[in-house]
Amino acid sequence: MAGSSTASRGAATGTGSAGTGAGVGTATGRAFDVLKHAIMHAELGPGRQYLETELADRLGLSRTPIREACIRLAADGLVEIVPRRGIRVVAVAADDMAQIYDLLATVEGRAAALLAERVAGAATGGQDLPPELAAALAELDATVAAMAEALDDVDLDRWAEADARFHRALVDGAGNRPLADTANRYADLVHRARLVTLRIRPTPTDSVADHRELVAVIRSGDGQAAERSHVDHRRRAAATLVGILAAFDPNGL
Amino acid sequence: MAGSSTASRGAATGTGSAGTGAGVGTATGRAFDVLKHAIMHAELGPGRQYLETELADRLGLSRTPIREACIRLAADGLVEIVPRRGIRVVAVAADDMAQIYDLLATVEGRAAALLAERVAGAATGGQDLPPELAAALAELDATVAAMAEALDDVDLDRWAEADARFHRALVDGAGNRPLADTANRYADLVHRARLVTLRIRPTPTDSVADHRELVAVIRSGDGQAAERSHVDHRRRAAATLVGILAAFDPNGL
DNA sequence: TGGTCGAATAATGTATACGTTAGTGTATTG
DNA sequence: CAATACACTAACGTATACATTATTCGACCA
Repeated sequence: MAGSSTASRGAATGTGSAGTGAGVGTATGRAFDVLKHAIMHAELGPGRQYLETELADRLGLSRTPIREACIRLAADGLVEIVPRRGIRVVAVAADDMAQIYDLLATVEGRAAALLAERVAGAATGGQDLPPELAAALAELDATVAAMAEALDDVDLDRWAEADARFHRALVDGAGNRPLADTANRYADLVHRARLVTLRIRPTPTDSVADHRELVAVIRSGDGQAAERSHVDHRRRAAATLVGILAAFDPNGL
Repeated sequence: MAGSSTASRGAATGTGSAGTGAGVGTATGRAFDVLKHAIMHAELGPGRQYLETELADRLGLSRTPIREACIRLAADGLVEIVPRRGIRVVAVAADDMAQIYDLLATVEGRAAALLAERVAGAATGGQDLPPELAAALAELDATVAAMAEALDDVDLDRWAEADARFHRALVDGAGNRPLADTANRYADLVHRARLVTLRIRPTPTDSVADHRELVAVIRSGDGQAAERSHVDHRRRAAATLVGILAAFDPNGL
């Protein structure tokens, strides 16, 4: 998602959607970060419910910052606030993840197209790309390299991190903030799902090739091709992932 | 956007994204609705800033529900909370609207494809469509008819309302909640922008034909065609709209 | 005369207190 | 024995009080 802490930043604020962003000094911000982290690492079980007082005690805060943090978490779709039953950590079913994957494929596909078009547009004019664009492409290269390296080391966590960075670089590079916000909003849920799929289908070996190819197509400036390429890959991968998730936990993640 | 009131519902809650939804009984919910309405109707000027106390006094409430409502408004991107300066109503520049239009074209295009595929899938199996699908198609028909009728009466407001209903029916009918939430999240900003464009380019006469055609293609079950059709129309319309917006207010809406 | 340091001010962030209400458990009755 | 009604508990929603801190205004110094 977008905002990070200060109980301030809206979905469309900030560079895109930092993980820990600014405003860390405030209790609401800390509560948000801590709770989110806990949800991500399944320290707060999916489907479980926690009373405001309970969370407040656990974090050593009063209910106020807890409430505010939870409103933001709810806006990000991570929890649901049920008036008398407490804060419920949303359980994401395999079906939900399938829908999210579909949306992300679409959105990221458009991002790829936009990025490619920006590259093409810049290439037409002068010789050298604007620094912003060059940086985006460099980041894509770097993350692909990191993914390959992590796979060599059989370090799945590092691979996952690099993959996440790749996708963020992609959507941030498109130059469309709402689009980036949308993609990043669901990145957390995807990350949580990856915790499961990662261990079961260990080596997404061809994904490196896919990513590398996408970067090449983007560089070529062919927006349509970039979009097709990415959407195809993502949808294919999604089918596999959803299958794994459904098998792993029919109840929801 | 999604949520509606209770200070509870997250982005992914509720039927899709009601305007006034449930939980109206709570002060936070009322504050949210009132403030949102005020923002939409430009009673709270874009770019203007309002202190929490100010808004609290204006609504006859304490700061608490105001804060909570504002956090939700911020999550929806309608306001920005600046620590010492107050609640700033976001000013949407023409560029921003261009980006939003682009995102919406993409997302709604996918929705059209999904809906068409659902129709195709249902047609293959039995004879009659599932009631949910039939209702969605009926709603699309109804809204197109309403648009045409409103245009005949030269009632722009009614046309705008019907158009909004059409797009909601479209994304809600795709059967992908995150996708619908994403589209609906930006519907408000689009609506606000329409207030401007509507008066300047009075009769979007061919838009009715566009919409009607889209529904026909969806009925035919051709997902790819539906997506192409919708994306084309939206992107074309977006160019016009953005031009108008830029001319109307270079500072932002 | 301009700039910087400092103190007053005011708005926020957080805690807490209070009223309302929903949920629960028990007792009573059919 | 089951169902319903009532009372009790406790969690939430809201208001308010307090502490913290940024901002602003003014005075003093260079």
